[in-house]
Amino acid sequence: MTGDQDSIDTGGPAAPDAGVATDVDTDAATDVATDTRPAGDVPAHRYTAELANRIEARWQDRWEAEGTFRAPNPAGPLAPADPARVPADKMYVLDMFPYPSGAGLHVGHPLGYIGTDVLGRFMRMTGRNVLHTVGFDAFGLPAEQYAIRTGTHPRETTAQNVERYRSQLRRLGFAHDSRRSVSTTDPEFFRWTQWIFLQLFGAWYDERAGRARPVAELAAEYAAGERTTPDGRRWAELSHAEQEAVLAGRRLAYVAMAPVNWCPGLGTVLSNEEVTADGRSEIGNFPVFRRNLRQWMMRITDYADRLIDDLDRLDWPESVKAMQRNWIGRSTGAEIRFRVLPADPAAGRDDRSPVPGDDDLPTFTVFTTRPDTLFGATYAVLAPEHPLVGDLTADEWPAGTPESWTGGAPTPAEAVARYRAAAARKSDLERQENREKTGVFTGSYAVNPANGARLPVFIADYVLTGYGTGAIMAVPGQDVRDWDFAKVFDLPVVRTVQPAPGHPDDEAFTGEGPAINSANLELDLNGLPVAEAKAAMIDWLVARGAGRARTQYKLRDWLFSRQRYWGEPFPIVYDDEGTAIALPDDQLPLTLPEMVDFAPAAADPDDATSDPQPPLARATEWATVELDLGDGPRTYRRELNVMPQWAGSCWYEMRYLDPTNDEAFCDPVVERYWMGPDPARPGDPGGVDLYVGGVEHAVLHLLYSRFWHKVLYDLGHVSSEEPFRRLFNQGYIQAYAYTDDRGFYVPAEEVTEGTGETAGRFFHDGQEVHREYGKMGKSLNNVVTPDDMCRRYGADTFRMYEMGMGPLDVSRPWQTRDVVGPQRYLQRLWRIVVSEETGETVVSDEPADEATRALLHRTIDGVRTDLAGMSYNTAIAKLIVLANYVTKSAAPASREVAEALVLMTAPLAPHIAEELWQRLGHRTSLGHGPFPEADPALLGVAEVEYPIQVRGKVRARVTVPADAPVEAVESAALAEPRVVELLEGSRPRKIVVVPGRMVSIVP
RNA sequence: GCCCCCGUAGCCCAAUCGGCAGAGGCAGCCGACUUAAAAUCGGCCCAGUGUGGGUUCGAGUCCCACCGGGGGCACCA
Repeated sequence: MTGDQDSIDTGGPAAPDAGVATDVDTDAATDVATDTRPAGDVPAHRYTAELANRIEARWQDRWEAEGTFRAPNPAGPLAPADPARVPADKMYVLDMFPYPSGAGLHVGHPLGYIGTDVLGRFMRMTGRNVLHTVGFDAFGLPAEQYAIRTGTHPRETTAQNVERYRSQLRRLGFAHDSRRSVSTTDPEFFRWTQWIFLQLFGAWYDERAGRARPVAELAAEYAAGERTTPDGRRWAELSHAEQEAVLAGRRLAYVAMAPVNWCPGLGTVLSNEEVTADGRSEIGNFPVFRRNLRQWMMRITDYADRLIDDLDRLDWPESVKAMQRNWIGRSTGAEIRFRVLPADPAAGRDDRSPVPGDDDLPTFTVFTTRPDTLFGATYAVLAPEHPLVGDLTADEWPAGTPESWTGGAPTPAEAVARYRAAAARKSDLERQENREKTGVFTGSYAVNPANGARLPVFIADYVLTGYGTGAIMAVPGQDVRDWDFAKVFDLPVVRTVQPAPGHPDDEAFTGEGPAINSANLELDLNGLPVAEAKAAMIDWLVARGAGRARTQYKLRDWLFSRQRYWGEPFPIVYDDEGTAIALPDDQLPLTLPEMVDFAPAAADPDDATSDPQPPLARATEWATVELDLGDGPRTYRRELNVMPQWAGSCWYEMRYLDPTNDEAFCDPVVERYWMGPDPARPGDPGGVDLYVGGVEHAVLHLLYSRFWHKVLYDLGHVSSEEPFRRLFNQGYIQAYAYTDDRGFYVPAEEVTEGTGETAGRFFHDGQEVHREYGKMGKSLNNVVTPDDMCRRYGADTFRMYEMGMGPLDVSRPWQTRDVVGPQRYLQRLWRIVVSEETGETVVSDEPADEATRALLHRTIDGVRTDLAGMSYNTAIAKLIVLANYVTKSAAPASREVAEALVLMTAPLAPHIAEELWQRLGHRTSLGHGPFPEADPALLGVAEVEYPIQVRGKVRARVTVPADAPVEAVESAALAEPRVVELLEGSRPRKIVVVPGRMVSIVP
């Protein structure tokens, strides 16, 4: 900034407090001054975009220089000299970790950031210690894809993208504590990601204690004989490798051969959560194939119950809770063992009642959520891939086997082989699309343990190998799928729940009702409602040794390794026996090797048979390492996979708390202060006070980070049981796009709407174009960036616009032409304080008149409530009302009103507010308040006008003193001439008086 | 198919415990300022709440059914 010859005079005669104002003058004049006068005859001191930009840059610099928004910690390097002075009343607001993509930000991205900033600023102004910052989730696929595309090292592109994001975000004036900004790619950060991984690797879930414990304690329990080993041998009899294998079977982070999602197009495996319902990768939309591969897994399934149950303690949108419950998919029921009859029908044992435990015959176990319907089981089905299918396949078709059960094959073995081959060829998508019931009979029969009935055993692909036991008892009477199958194969139906009256005869009944047809010599369920029948059946099965209660989950363990380069290396090495060993703490962080070619081995996206090849395998120097892990120096192989993108975001919120700590990921004292449970709220799990982000992470990031947090809690590293106490999903900003006659997208910003005759039609370059609505993006040629908005209107106007468009959680269309609305408000606010002609401060020191003051205090009261409740759009409306009211009176605004307006606007439009606050004579930033307080005495009104309803319609009005008793209101209403007329002398049957609201009369 | 959310003025949105449907913004129209235009300022216009029932003295709000839009899940036994 140079020269002040054309400066705006900020002080002068109108300044009320010359002493302070003079001091402020120099500063403001120097910084705000410019030699670029607005064009034309716009008043010299109008609040234009140019002026806004100067003010904004100046205050951003000043906030940074003065560390205005540094939030003190109660301990450690970020604590003040006297930690006792840290306010007890704190608030931690958090935005979902941005992913610095190469495309930069568009106006949709900052919506949530502005929302948290406004709340944080408001809370800070009312005296709270507010922690708000932003860092970068910089590892992961998109960054790596981008780096590969541009041919530069991901470290470089990531650094560039982060810088771009930082500068874009800085222009928006967030009250962030910049000292706390971290990137997941910083070695100082991922050192702790690796450390936490080792915590999971070094822990197991003790189901007796209901929490994670160190693996060393598990080994000790095995050694002491307190726990039996899987094969029953004594611990000491196991070799070292065998012991390690047993421990690996319990570790929360473990390597296992598992069916995984292999995505050749990305060259890596993916977690279930990263695969879409139609079997493609969420990133890149490549085909995904099921493959059995050796991979790192996280035993998140051990936490399924707690992850579901603790949802009840969280202040989260119900939709997100529902999605998590659904994803975890807990269902309770029973496992029931079915005995298989001998294949030779001549053995004639099918009339024998089943006696558990006395057979050499195969058995299989089914999972059912409806054990109460066991008497209605008329056949059984195994998944085609079920391991027992071979044993169950009979040598020949039993006599009388219907033709339709055989699949046209001469023997069961051939029918089964054909069916299995066909099922294997089907993709998940094909299975999904075709719901026609198919299957073949195995030639074997099983026995219904409840009534001894002979049940044909089928294989069918409507039974999934991955869920439950991969086998079901089929109860067509109570299950729609079983009903459909039974109809195709002409199987019997036995209803065991009395259908509701009017229920069609040709449909399964899945509702509630009393049990029927459900009794044997020992057990009679008839008449019992479903829940009681279930319990009684389970008791009976347990007593007979034929089953037990069981809870089943859809949730699978979390596939944690990726065959990519740009991620955290695993702090793991392998010895000669192939045992995974944790790298000692002093070896952390383990950094990535420098590589020229970091791309994954290229694979044909459709080639299901290709194999993942981690890029790190090519770093041969790095891949082996000599270490002394206690047995002298030896050579070890490094793990060549890297962690998935989610690793860093599983815990970053805690690094913000204590970003410079090199002894722990976070000081427990600091964690307890910012995130600890609130003793005043029973059942409060602790966590971030407000977490704002898009709903797209409902079952990815939000589930994973809850899991990690709970492990850290179990191991005693944190005091909070949940990472995010309150979650808020902001809506999306969408945008119109316009196509011309050729179907090409024309630049949306250049499209104009017709007027008059052509109203409602849209034109570009004189040609009519067609409007569409969708996401904002390059392909639709409708991107608007925050940088554009800042340049054209200023950040404050942009912030006001985004917050004023509607509630934060509602998606809405972007309309650049609407941005002038908030700009006019800020110009009006500016004019209330500053003369556009002279630049002088023009407020008067006269007290406000009674009516103005009453409106002011009602506004303060409403704005406080609205801001605290994140109802920014209504807060803005109230501010506009007050500003318009003040503007309309010819006299200069009273200081008490002007200052309150400035302060109340500050959370929304902080730069202009700081500027005006300074021009009003205040030396210090308003970042820490004050915030206006409403005088309760001024909130009341003297008189109330009551509408009077007769027969539900407003017929008259009556004005009475606000404190008039109900009886007085009533008699005043009845005295109204119009009411008297309508009542025609008859006495009303009923009179309802709602104090302060209205009167309703029923004649 | 199942579950969740949402339908208020030309557009974005307000409306407390069920209590007078309208706070605010945009657009439009009129006027002021201007040689003119833009910007700015002042004023005006606009719906009976997706549809049909029900409960109630009274329904945008509660209940039922349907229509439309968005999202999630989808042979999970």
